[in-house]
Amino acid sequence: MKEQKWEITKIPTFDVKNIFECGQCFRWNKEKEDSYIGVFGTNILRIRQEEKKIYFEGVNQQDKDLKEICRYYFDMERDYENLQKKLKKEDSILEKSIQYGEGIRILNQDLWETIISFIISANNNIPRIKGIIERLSQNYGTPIRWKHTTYYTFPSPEELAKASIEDLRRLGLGFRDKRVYETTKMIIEKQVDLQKLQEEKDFEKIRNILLSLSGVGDKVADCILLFSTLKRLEAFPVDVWVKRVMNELYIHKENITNKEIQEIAYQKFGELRGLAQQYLFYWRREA
DNA sequence: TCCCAGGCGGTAG
DNA sequence: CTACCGCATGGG
Repeated sequence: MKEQKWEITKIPTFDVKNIFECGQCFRWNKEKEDSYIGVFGTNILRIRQEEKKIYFEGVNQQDKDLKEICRYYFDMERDYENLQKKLKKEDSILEKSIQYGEGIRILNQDLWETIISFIISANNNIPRIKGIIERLSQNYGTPIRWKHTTYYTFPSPEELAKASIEDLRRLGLGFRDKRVYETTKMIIEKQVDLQKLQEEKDFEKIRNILLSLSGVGDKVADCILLFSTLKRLEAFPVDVWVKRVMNELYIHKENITNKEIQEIAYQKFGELRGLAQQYLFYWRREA
């Protein structure tokens, strides 16, 4: 157990609130004003943002360099300022949503955790999704004590495999219980090998493998591609909110198919459409 | 009481 | 290929 503390001077493309509130993650919670705490991997991290400084403080369960882990997790190598410029240039309608979501960074979240989390997200709302994932972690994850509080890691495939369908139902997963159970089994038995999936380059190939998992359809597959370490900014998840905002801004029709939305997203936003999607989703849902 | 939520799987046409 | 339906649960 290694504790670390550091700070960075605020950069224009890092906003703590927008990163954690834009709907890409489920295990970060507001602690106080401008302070968030979360669990990812075997790390506990607290982040506080003041005027010109961002303070990091946390522990890693193994003896790894938390600062280095965060560099990757927060996608710090990517130049978001430049990406924003490109998006604005391609389409000016996006501008206000980019301004609203200023400082969003797309996290590199654990692939396994992202798969299960977004299977749970199906026909569900964000507060309830967070509650379910928290209960899964408390019941099947590993406890970590830090500063007089116990936190729980997201369960590994082996840990989660201990849960029966009935156990999952009792934790409130509803009809998603069977899907989580089956997908866990498929991953443990390596019908889908996450290690190999991570190394695969071909977008459609990765996507088709994800689609073979129980509970993973088009939308969930795109969320996994975008929000996990697979990190494909060309994945464009279409949920009810994105459908709504795309129709209002670009289409103006009674019945739009997801296919049409995908086509227009490609035309308007190109290879960065996944990032555009996140600004639009956040803006439409909150503002 | 009804509607909705970061949809999916199954079935029918 | 597209169109619809059932599915658990909690909040507004």
